[in-house]
Amino acid sequence: MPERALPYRPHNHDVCVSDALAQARFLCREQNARLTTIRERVLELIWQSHKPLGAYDILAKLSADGHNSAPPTVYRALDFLLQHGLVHRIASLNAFVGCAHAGESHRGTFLICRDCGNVLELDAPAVTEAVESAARAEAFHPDDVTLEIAGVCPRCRPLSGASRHD
Amino acid sequence: MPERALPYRPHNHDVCVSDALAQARFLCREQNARLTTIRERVLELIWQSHKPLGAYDILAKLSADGHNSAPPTVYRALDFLLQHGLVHRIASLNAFVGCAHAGESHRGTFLICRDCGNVLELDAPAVTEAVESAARAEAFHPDDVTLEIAGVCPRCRPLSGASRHD
DNA sequence: CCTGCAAATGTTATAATGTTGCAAATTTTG
DNA sequence: CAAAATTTGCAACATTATAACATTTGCAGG
Repeated sequence: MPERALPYRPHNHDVCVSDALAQARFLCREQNARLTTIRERVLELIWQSHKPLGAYDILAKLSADGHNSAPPTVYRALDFLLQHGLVHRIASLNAFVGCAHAGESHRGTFLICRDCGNVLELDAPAVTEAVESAARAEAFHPDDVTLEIAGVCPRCRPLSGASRHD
Repeated sequence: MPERALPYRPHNHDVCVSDALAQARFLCREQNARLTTIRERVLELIWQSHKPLGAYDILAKLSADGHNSAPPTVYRALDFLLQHGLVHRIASLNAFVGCAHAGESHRGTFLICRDCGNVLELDAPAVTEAVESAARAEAFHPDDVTLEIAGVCPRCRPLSGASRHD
């Protein structure tokens, strides 16, 4: 498993995209899931940055491709990608980001920068453990955890509102 | 500070409502905030159960009161109640619940039962600590944490889908 | 009291997000 | 190849949320 770049550190982002697509193709083949043209294109669009993309943003980009689409096209592709753990939905933003840990079973924990908009998906076993332990203490059986931390990322912190880092 | 009932245990729910309203009146007086008729009514409607209520559900109930309202009325009341820490928004449901810890500064952690729909607001310092520590490890400065745990509550667990507990 | 300001509410319209249902096309399977 | 299943196209619609501007209400100072 290769090292992942931090979204808010400079990095060659093309590598993120090509890694994500390669990984997606691999996982879909493995699971006999059909990563069709549209689905792959939606995944690629989502990975074009580390900023969550709204369904209608994706729709607009598909249309810009010359592709003839309507909301259900996008939502269906997103459902597929969500089901196969290739993207995550950010409930607090009604938007979608590429999954940084596709193939590993995990619960997403997201750091969302208010300033630059980038999202970092954490792998935080201590948090997961604390959450599960708290649920257990109430005899509650969790299926699905939404954990989204909005704030300011280290790159935006010192300047805090002075400028925007895309 | 009185003990709070667990939403999914039988309890005299009128006490929840009257406690919440009394607490709200107290806090608003203290902060020179105007808990107007509409705002108080919206808070009361939200507290009518431990199930999150959508903005348009609230709107419908206001209309049923004979009250003549439109979406902005509800959203403005909700903004007020959110700002004063009297309700929480559940992002994963686009809905609102009464705050079980009004007046205490806290980050809401919610256990949401898929079956009965009730929501329990946890006070889970260990979780909060783990979340902050994980953010710190990334030099991230959190302002706002969305933590919503969907699953099955103890009352619905053993029967799991057999029946619904309202 | 009343006047004038600020806060709250009313009203209309519209934006943004997400879903349903059915038909056509494509892919898989026997 | 033909039948079945999956995917996509398409039109309409449902739900959630906000913008802009007019009107009313509550309240402080003259």
